[in-house]
Amino acid sequence: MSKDSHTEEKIKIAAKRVFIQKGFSGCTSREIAKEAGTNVALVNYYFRSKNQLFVLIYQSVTEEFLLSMVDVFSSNITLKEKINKLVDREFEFLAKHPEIPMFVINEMSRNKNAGIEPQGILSQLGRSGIFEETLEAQKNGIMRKLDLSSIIMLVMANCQHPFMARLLNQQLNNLSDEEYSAHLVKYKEVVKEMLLNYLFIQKD
Amino acid sequence: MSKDSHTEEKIKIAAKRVFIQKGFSGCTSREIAKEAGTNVALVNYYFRSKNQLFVLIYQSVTEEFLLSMVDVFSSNITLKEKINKLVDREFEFLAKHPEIPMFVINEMSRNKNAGIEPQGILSQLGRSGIFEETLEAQKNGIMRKLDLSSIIMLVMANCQHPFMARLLNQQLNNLSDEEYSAHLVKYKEVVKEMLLNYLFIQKD
DNA sequence: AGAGATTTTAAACAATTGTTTAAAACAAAA
DNA sequence: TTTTGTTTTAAACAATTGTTTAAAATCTCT
Repeated sequence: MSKDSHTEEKIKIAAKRVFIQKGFSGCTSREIAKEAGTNVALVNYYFRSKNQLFVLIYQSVTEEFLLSMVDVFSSNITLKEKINKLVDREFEFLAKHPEIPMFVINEMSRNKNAGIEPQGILSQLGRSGIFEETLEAQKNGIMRKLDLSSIIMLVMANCQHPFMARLLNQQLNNLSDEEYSAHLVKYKEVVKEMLLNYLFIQKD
Repeated sequence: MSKDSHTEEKIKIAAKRVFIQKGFSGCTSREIAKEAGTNVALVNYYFRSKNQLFVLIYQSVTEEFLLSMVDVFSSNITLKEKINKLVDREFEFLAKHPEIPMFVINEMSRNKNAGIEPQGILSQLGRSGIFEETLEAQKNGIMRKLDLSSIIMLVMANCQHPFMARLLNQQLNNLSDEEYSAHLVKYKEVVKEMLLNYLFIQKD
């Protein structure tokens, strides 16, 4: 029992790493097996097929990715602090898992027809009350009148893109890995200042 | 002579479409051949190998992608108008070629070791004088003091991400293709307002 | 220790991959 | 028309793919 779940878990961990880095089409079952320290047959013994293993990984990663945002909305702080915290959380999450947005988006488009969709997030977002809270803040003149989808898109773009386009940005601005990581720390504050300035009405 | 370049061109066009949509690992030589209305042998007859054809496409697409930004900087308008125009151009370009950023970034990371890099862009950016113009505007108190790399990143993130993460955004906000396209038209103005408000000091 | 189940291994499978070959079809020039 | 070079086709190649098989090894439980 300890041995079996050991191997199964090793394969899952290896598959997650390899799938995220190279995508479904960019890797082979044997590569995953080797990364897990086993052979191909065991991959299919535990997960039936490359595709079934992929779906398992994809769903958990997508959920992890989306939930890392949503739970901020449920905390008991002001809307402005929520946006602030959301940016912090996103940068923190993406510093640890920088390839996840590209992975999720790539595989979403590869499976355009098939329906491996995360269902719970939209309803969870609804239940958080963020919708009503935004409308309230806009009615009170605290927040700029903007649909929630635009707000979400602004936050996601400014948080995710620096990690998604890391190589492109490094090349365009001639930055080493270390320089870019250091740059991101300051850049996060830029993003915060810009977003909060724009989204919320300053009263002086 | 008219027949040969006809077939060669058909293959190039098909390859560009297929590579951009599915990536190098996501498609086969035979798929490209079929898309071009020919057979596999002709693909290698004209381009020697799948990889050589890919490099050809990748380089031209990357150049097209990067040059679509740079040339705005050379025009004879104020810096604020340049940013404004840049956002317009980017949204226009990306509306026509929404998959190009993902393609370029994906293949950049797949070829991390190999060096298929666009050289001319950095020097062209230098020659445009945008560097000095930015410093000047910042010295004059017109523009917020921010390194050029952060400015470029802000513009790219807010322009590219809406197209790169289209499927994700649609699902998160429950929008159809048409609704999302319509949303982008208004969203562009949001991006412009936010960027210009943040980057330039308002004097009233 | 031994029966019964589970896990691991090595080998094989058919299908698909990128690439090459050799002959056919075609075009251009004499 | 015949010759020469180019383009196209169909078939084959070896390597790699996802997947399966069947035997070996290991574990579980009495």
